[in-house]
Amino acid sequence: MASYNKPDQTLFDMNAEILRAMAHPVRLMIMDELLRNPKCVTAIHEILDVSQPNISQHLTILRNSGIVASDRDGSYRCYYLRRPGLVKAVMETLSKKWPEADIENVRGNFKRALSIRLDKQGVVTPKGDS
Amino acid sequence: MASYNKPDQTLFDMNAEILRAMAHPVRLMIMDELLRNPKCVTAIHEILDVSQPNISQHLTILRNSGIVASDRDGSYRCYYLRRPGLVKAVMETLSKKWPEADIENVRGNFKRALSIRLDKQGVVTPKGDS
DNA sequence: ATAGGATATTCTAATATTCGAATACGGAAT
DNA sequence: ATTCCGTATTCGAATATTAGAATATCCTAT
Repeated sequence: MASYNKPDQTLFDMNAEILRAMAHPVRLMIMDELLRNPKCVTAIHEILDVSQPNISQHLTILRNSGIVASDRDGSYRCYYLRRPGLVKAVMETLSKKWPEADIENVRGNFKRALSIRLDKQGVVTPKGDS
Repeated sequence: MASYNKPDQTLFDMNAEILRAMAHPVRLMIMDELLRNPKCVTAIHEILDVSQPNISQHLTILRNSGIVASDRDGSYRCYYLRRPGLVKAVMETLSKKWPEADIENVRGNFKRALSIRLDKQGVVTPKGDS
């Protein structure tokens, strides 16, 4: 039961939790479908080639992490994205072609990175102390 | 050994793989640090409160999924983000405050979702066929 | 070659994820 | 009440992830 706004969690923990909930091909497919419009379980089950119980399990994971919510519609239960903007942004970000880092530029930063590391433990006291 | 451009993988599989690699608080912290500048393992180890072997393991995961790469710098090995833009975008997307879906609007789409589902299996033939 | 620091690997135990199978639940209509 | 349909839960086995401990490797300087 991981809700998505535990107040005492670090930002990294919370974000990791959301990412983990998203990090499955079937769940990505479900989110992709829900991005178009809300759907009941059977509709999702028919569109994707995944068993109904399995769909239900994945929906539970998405629900527990706050990504989807559901509402009754007669005898159906319709699922929808709670924050469609977030899901859309993540999926578009992933699909976008991102340029590789400029190796030369990166290499130029190595010394700085290294000095930062050395700064942290001081430059002196190579072995014996005092 | 999952490289990040297997040609016969679906987009969902590939994206899920990247998300899974990112979906850990320590790895998010590592990426956050590398976003500032490249760093060697020891620097990361000192900044985060995580054992060196564990840092190394997480770096291996990030490397295998194509998120980071490394280069020697003397006896150090400096890690850097291969596509900093991707990492930055994902992290900013996660941290942003996204509005909740408008429930009323969503509810209005339920019928459409349902009719789409019904369209798929036809309206006739309730039980016996032909 | 030896030593020492930086990084990687291996092993292991604990824990978590995944999925199929079977089943249970819940509402609507007969 | 029973049946049917849509959905959820439970169980179990296979597999994967995680982190610590111990150890190995690699580079550099002596």
